[in-house]
Amino acid sequence: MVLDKETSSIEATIAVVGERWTILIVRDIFRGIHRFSQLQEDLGIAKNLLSERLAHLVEEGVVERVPYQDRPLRCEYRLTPKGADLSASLIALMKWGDRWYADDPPTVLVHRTCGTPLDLDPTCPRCSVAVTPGQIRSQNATEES
Amino acid sequence: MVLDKETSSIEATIAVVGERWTILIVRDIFRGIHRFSQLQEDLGIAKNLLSERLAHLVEEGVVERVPYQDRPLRCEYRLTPKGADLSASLIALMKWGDRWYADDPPTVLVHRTCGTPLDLDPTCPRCSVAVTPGQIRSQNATEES
DNA sequence: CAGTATCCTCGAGGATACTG
DNA sequence: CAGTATCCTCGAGGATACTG
Repeated sequence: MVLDKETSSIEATIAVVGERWTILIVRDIFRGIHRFSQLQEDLGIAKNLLSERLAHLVEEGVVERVPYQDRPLRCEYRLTPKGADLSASLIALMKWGDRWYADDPPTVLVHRTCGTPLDLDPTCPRCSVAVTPGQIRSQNATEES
Repeated sequence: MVLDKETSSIEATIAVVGERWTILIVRDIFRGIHRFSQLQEDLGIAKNLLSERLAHLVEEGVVERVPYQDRPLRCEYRLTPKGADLSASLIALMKWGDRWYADDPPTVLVHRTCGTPLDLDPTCPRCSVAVTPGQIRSQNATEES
Protein backbone atom coordinates (compact mmCIF):
# COMPACT_ATOMS: atom_id res chain seq x y z
CA MET A 1 0.00 0.00 0.00
CA VAL A 2 0.98 3.61 -0.33
CA LEU A 3 1.91 4.10 3.26
CA ASP A 4 4.47 1.30 3.46
CA LYS A 5 7.37 3.68 3.41
CA GLU A 6 6.12 5.73 6.31
CA THR A 7 5.29 2.55 8.16
CA SER A 8 8.76 1.15 8.03
CA SER A 9 10.28 4.54 8.70
CA ILE A 10 8.53 4.89 12.04
CA GLU A 11 9.27 1.30 12.92
CA ALA A 12 12.90 1.79 12.00
CA THR A 13 13.14 4.85 14.20
CA ILE A 14 11.58 3.29 17.27
CA ALA A 15 13.67 0.18 16.80
CA VAL A 16 16.73 2.40 17.28
CA VAL A 17 15.65 4.96 19.85
CA GLY A 18 12.22 3.80 20.98
CA GLU A 19 13.16 2.79 24.48
CA ARG A 20 13.06 4.77 27.67
CA TRP A 21 16.74 4.70 28.62
CA THR A 22 17.97 5.01 25.07
CA ILE A 23 16.08 8.18 24.36
CA LEU A 24 17.01 9.68 27.71
CA ILE A 25 20.66 8.93 27.02
CA VAL A 26 20.46 10.70 23.67
CA ARG A 27 18.74 13.65 25.29
CA ASP A 28 21.44 13.86 27.95
CA ILE A 29 24.19 13.82 25.35
CA PHE A 30 22.38 16.66 23.59
CA ARG A 31 22.46 18.52 26.86
CA GLY A 32 26.22 18.17 27.13
CA ILE A 33 26.50 15.12 29.36
CA HIS A 34 29.12 13.05 27.62
CA ARG A 35 30.79 10.76 30.14
CA PHE A 36 29.79 7.37 31.41
CA SER A 37 29.75 8.26 35.08
CA GLN A 38 27.90 11.50 34.48
CA LEU A 39 25.24 9.74 32.46
CA GLN A 40 24.90 7.07 35.07
CA GLU A 41 24.52 9.58 37.87
CA ASP A 42 22.13 11.80 36.01
CA LEU A 43 19.87 9.00 34.86
CA GLY A 44 20.13 6.60 37.78
CA ILE A 45 20.53 3.70 35.38
CA ALA A 46 22.33 0.47 36.20
CA LYS A 47 25.84 0.42 34.80
CA ASN A 48 25.39 -2.71 32.74
CA LEU A 49 22.30 -1.23 31.12
CA LEU A 50 24.02 2.05 30.37
CA SER A 51 26.93 0.17 28.88
CA GLU A 52 24.64 -1.92 26.74
CA ARG A 53 22.52 1.01 25.56
CA LEU A 54 25.59 3.03 24.63
CA ALA A 55 27.02 0.10 22.71
CA HIS A 56 23.74 -0.18 20.86
CA LEU A 57 23.73 3.52 20.00
CA VAL A 58 27.34 3.33 18.81
CA GLU A 59 26.51 0.30 16.69
CA GLU A 60 23.58 2.16 15.13
CA GLY A 61 25.78 5.13 14.32
CA VAL A 62 23.85 7.53 16.54
CA VAL A 63 26.65 8.03 19.06
CA GLU A 64 30.40 7.74 18.77
CA ARG A 65 33.18 7.21 21.25
CA VAL A 66 35.73 10.02 21.34
CA PRO A 67 38.92 9.63 23.40
CA TYR A 68 39.62 12.47 25.76
CA GLN A 69 42.69 11.09 27.53
CA ASP A 70 45.31 8.36 27.16
CA ARG A 71 46.74 6.21 29.92
CA PRO A 72 44.30 5.01 30.78
CA LEU A 73 42.32 5.45 27.61
CA ARG A 74 39.05 7.18 28.34
CA CYS A 75 36.32 7.96 25.86
CA GLU A 76 33.30 10.16 25.96
CA TYR A 77 30.16 9.81 23.93
CA ARG A 78 29.27 12.30 21.25
CA LEU A 79 26.43 12.46 18.79
CA THR A 80 27.20 11.65 15.20
CA PRO A 81 25.47 13.69 12.48
CA LYS A 82 22.80 11.00 12.45
CA GLY A 83 22.35 11.41 16.17
CA ALA A 84 22.29 15.19 16.00
CA ASP A 85 19.62 14.82 13.38
CA LEU A 86 17.33 13.47 16.09
CA SER A 87 16.91 16.95 17.50
CA ALA A 88 13.66 17.64 15.69
CA SER A 89 12.16 14.43 17.06
CA LEU A 90 13.30 15.08 20.61
CA ILE A 91 12.01 18.60 20.52
CA ALA A 92 8.64 17.52 19.18
CA LEU A 93 8.29 14.92 21.94
CA MET A 94 9.42 17.43 24.53
CA LYS A 95 7.00 19.99 23.30
CA TRP A 96 4.05 17.60 23.43
CA GLY A 97 4.90 16.57 26.98
CA ASP A 98 5.29 20.19 27.90
CA ARG A 99 1.96 21.09 26.39
CA TRP A 100 -0.02 18.33 28.06
CA TYR A 101 1.87 17.55 31.23
CA ALA A 102 3.40 20.82 32.37
CA ASP A 103 2.71 21.56 36.01
CA ASP A 104 1.47 25.04 35.30
CA PRO A 105 0.21 25.24 31.78
CA PRO A 106 0.28 27.04 29.52
CA THR A 107 3.98 27.10 28.83
CA VAL A 108 5.85 27.65 25.63
CA LEU A 109 9.21 26.46 24.44
CA VAL A 110 11.56 29.21 23.46
CA HIS A 111 15.03 29.49 22.01
CA ARG A 112 17.31 29.69 25.01
CA THR A 113 19.60 32.34 23.64
CA CYS A 114 17.07 34.80 22.29
CA GLY A 115 13.78 33.82 23.93
CA THR A 116 11.87 33.50 20.69
CA PRO A 117 8.97 31.03 20.90
CA LEU A 118 9.36 28.01 18.63
CA ASP A 119 6.47 26.60 16.67
CA LEU A 120 7.06 23.11 15.37
CA ASP A 121 3.58 22.22 14.26
CA PRO A 122 3.99 20.86 10.76
CA THR A 123 2.47 23.19 8.22
CA CYS A 124 2.59 22.91 4.49
CA PRO A 125 4.42 25.97 3.17
CA ARG A 126 2.28 26.05 0.04
CA CYS A 127 -1.16 25.26 1.49
CA SER A 128 -0.58 26.90 4.89
CA VAL A 129 -2.53 24.13 6.57
CA ALA A 130 -1.52 21.79 9.37
CA VAL A 131 -0.34 18.43 8.10
CA THR A 132 -1.00 15.11 9.84
CA PRO A 133 1.10 11.96 9.36
CA GLY A 134 -1.54 10.38 7.13
CA GLN A 135 -1.31 13.27 4.72
CA ILE A 136 2.36 12.75 4.06
CA ARG A 137 4.06 10.48 1.60
CA SER A 138 7.65 9.73 0.71
CA GLN A 139 9.03 10.36 -2.70
CA ASN A 140 12.39 10.19 -4.30
CA ALA A 141 14.22 13.48 -3.92
CA THR A 142 14.92 13.60 -7.65
CA GLU A 143 11.29 13.19 -8.71
CA GLU A 144 9.32 16.18 -9.78
CA SER A 145 6.60 17.15 -7.37
CA MET B 1 18.68 22.66 37.37
CA VAL B 2 17.40 24.72 34.50
CA LEU B 3 16.56 21.79 32.30
CA ASP B 4 14.22 20.07 34.72
CA LYS B 5 11.15 21.05 32.79
CA GLU B 6 12.35 19.60 29.54
CA THR B 7 13.50 16.49 31.34
CA SER B 8 10.14 15.68 32.77
CA SER B 9 8.39 16.65 29.56
CA ILE B 10 10.25 14.07 27.54
CA GLU B 11 9.82 11.49 30.25
CA ALA B 12 6.12 12.26 30.45
CA THR B 13 5.76 11.82 26.71
CA ILE B 14 7.56 8.52 26.48
CA ALA B 15 5.68 7.24 29.52
CA VAL B 16 2.49 7.67 27.49
CA VAL B 17 3.47 6.76 23.95
CA GLY B 18 7.03 5.49 24.26
CA GLU B 19 6.32 1.88 23.48
CA ARG B 20 6.42 0.06 20.18
CA TRP B 21 2.81 -1.06 19.94
CA THR B 22 1.40 2.08 21.45
CA ILE B 23 3.02 4.38 18.96
CA LEU B 24 2.13 2.14 16.04
CA ILE B 25 -1.49 2.12 17.18
CA VAL B 26 -1.56 5.90 17.29
CA ARG B 27 -0.01 6.04 13.86
CA ASP B 28 -2.59 3.64 12.47
CA ILE B 29 -5.44 5.68 13.90
CA PHE B 30 -3.89 8.72 12.23
CA ARG B 31 -3.98 6.79 9.00
CA GLY B 32 -7.68 6.10 9.33
CA ILE B 33 -7.66 2.65 10.90
CA HIS B 34 -10.18 2.95 13.68
CA ARG B 35 -11.59 -0.47 14.51
CA PHE B 36 -10.27 -3.16 16.78
CA SER B 37 -10.14 -5.92 14.21
CA GLN B 38 -8.56 -3.68 11.60
CA LEU B 39 -5.87 -2.57 14.00
CA GLN B 40 -5.22 -6.13 15.04
CA GLU B 41 -4.92 -7.31 11.48
CA ASP B 42 -2.78 -4.42 10.34
CA LEU B 43 -0.37 -4.62 13.26
CA GLY B 44 -0.33 -8.36 13.92
CA ILE B 45 -0.60 -7.70 17.63
CA ALA B 46 -2.13 -10.14 20.12
CA LYS B 47 -5.68 -9.19 21.00
CA ASN B 48 -5.10 -8.89 24.71
CA LEU B 49 -2.20 -6.54 24.10
CA LEU B 50 -4.18 -4.41 21.67
CA SER B 51 -7.00 -4.25 24.18
CA GLU B 52 -4.65 -3.22 26.94
CA ARG B 53 -2.82 -0.61 24.88
CA LEU B 54 -6.05 0.95 23.70
CA ALA B 55 -7.35 1.10 27.27
CA HIS B 56 -4.14 2.81 28.27
CA LEU B 57 -4.45 5.36 25.49
CA VAL B 58 -8.08 6.03 26.40
CA GLU B 59 -7.11 6.45 30.03
CA GLU B 60 -4.42 8.92 29.05
CA GLY B 61 -6.86 10.93 26.97
CA VAL B 62 -5.01 10.31 23.71
CA VAL B 63 -7.72 8.17 22.16
CA GLU B 64 -11.46 8.00 22.71
CA ARG B 65 -14.08 5.37 22.06
CA VAL B 66 -16.81 6.49 19.68
CA PRO B 67 -19.89 4.27 19.15
CA TYR B 68 -20.67 3.56 15.53
CA GLN B 69 -23.57 1.11 15.99
CA ASP B 70 -26.00 -0.09 18.66
CA ARG B 71 -27.17 -3.66 19.26
CA PRO B 72 -24.62 -4.81 19.75
CA LEU B 73 -22.80 -1.68 20.85
CA ARG B 74 -19.63 -1.25 18.87
CA CYS B 75 -17.06 1.49 19.30
CA GLU B 76 -14.22 2.69 17.19
CA TYR B 77 -11.15 4.52 18.35
CA ARG B 78 -10.55 8.14 17.48
CA LEU B 79 -7.82 10.56 18.42
CA THR B 80 -8.69 13.23 20.93
CA PRO B 81 -7.24 16.71 20.40
CA LYS B 82 -4.40 15.63 22.67
CA GLY B 83 -3.82 12.61 20.44
CA ALA B 84 -4.04 14.61 17.24
CA ASP B 85 -1.46 16.92 18.74
CA LEU B 86 1.04 14.07 18.49
CA SER B 87 1.26 14.56 14.73
CA ALA B 88 4.36 16.72 14.89
CA SER B 89 6.16 14.07 16.95
CA LEU B 90 5.12 11.21 14.69
CA ILE B 91 6.15 13.10 11.62
CA ALA B 92 9.51 14.00 13.06
CA LEU B 93 10.18 10.35 13.95
CA MET B 94 8.98 9.23 10.55
CA LYS B 95 11.15 11.73 8.84
CA TRP B 96 14.26 10.67 10.71
CA GLY B 97 13.63 7.03 9.90
CA ASP B 98 13.02 7.95 6.31
CA ARG B 99 16.21 9.96 6.13
CA TRP B 100 18.45 7.30 7.63
CA TYR B 101 16.75 4.01 6.83
CA ALA B 102 15.06 4.50 3.48
CA ASP B 103 15.85 1.75 1.01
CA ASP B 104 16.83 4.17 -1.68
CA PRO B 105 17.93 7.43 -0.17
CA PRO B 106 17.62 10.26 -0.65
CA THR B 107 13.90 10.61 -0.19
CA VAL B 108 11.86 13.53 0.98
CA LEU B 109 8.53 13.74 2.73
CA VAL B 110 5.94 15.79 0.91
CA HIS B 111 2.40 16.93 1.52
CA ARG B 112 0.25 14.24 -0.04
CA THR B 113 -2.27 16.59 -1.56
CA CYS B 114 0.01 19.14 -3.13
CA GLY B 115 3.42 17.47 -3.23
CA THR B 116 5.24 20.25 -1.44
CA PRO B 117 8.30 19.06 0.49
CA LEU B 118 8.03 19.54 4.24
CA ASP B 119 10.92 20.76 6.31
CA LEU B 120 10.54 20.15 10.01
CA ASP B 121 14.02 20.96 11.17
CA PRO B 122 13.61 23.27 14.12
CA THR B 123 14.83 26.71 13.28
CA CYS B 124 14.57 29.82 15.39
CA PRO B 125 12.48 32.33 13.45
CA ARG B 126 14.45 35.22 14.85
CA CYS B 127 17.98 33.84 14.67
CA SER B 128 17.45 31.66 11.60
CA VAL B 129 19.66 29.00 13.10
CA ALA B 130 18.96 25.35 13.78
CA VAL B 131 17.96 24.72 17.37
CA THR B 132 18.94 21.63 19.36
CA PRO B 133 17.04 20.33 22.40
CA GLY B 134 19.67 21.68 24.78
CA GLN B 135 19.14 25.19 23.46
CA ILE B 136 15.48 25.23 24.40
CA ARG B 137 13.84 26.17 27.66
CA SER B 138 10.28 26.32 28.89
CA GLN B 139 8.73 29.49 30.07
CA ASN B 140 5.29 30.55 31.16
CA ALA B 141 3.28 31.72 28.20
CA THR B 142 2.41 34.94 29.99
CA GLU B 143 6.03 35.90 30.70
CA GLU B 144 7.71 38.45 28.56
CA SER B 145 10.45 37.02 26.41
C1' DC C 1 36.85 5.91 36.35
C1' DA C 2 34.63 3.00 33.05
C1' DG C 3 33.16 -0.49 32.46
C1' DT C 4 32.27 -6.34 32.48
C1' DA C 5 30.38 -10.51 34.62
C1' DT C 6 26.86 -12.94 37.36
C1' DC C 7 22.80 -13.81 39.20
C1' DC C 8 18.01 -13.32 40.41
C1' DT C 9 13.24 -12.22 39.88
C1' DC C 10 9.36 -10.42 38.06
C1' DG C 11 6.46 -9.25 34.64
C1' DA C 12 5.54 -8.41 29.77
C1' DG C 13 4.61 -10.60 25.36
C1' DG C 14 2.28 -13.92 23.02
C1' DA C 15 -0.80 -17.91 22.07
C1' DT C 16 -5.01 -19.79 22.82
C1' DA C 17 -9.62 -20.62 24.46
C1' DC C 18 -13.66 -18.56 25.68
C1' DT C 19 -17.78 -14.98 25.74
C1' DG C 20 -21.75 -11.69 24.69
C1' DC D 1 -17.02 -8.65 15.88
C1' DA D 2 -14.72 -7.05 19.96
C1' DG D 3 -13.04 -8.12 23.24
C1' DT D 4 -11.73 -10.94 28.27
C1' DA D 5 -9.45 -14.70 30.77
C1' DT D 6 -5.61 -18.00 31.36
C1' DC D 7 -1.45 -19.76 31.04
C1' DC D 8 3.35 -20.21 29.81
C1' DT D 9 7.99 -18.85 28.93
C1' DC D 10 11.65 -16.11 28.13
C1' DG D 11 14.29 -12.35 28.68
C1' DA D 12 14.96 -7.62 30.31
C1' DG D 13 15.84 -4.83 34.35
C1' DG D 14 18.32 -4.26 38.26
C1' DA D 15 21.65 -5.15 42.06
C1' DT D 16 26.01 -6.41 43.15
C1' DA D 17 30.74 -7.90 42.86
C1' DC D 18 34.69 -7.66 40.32
C1' DT D 19 38.52 -5.69 36.99
C1' DG D 20 42.18 -2.87 34.46
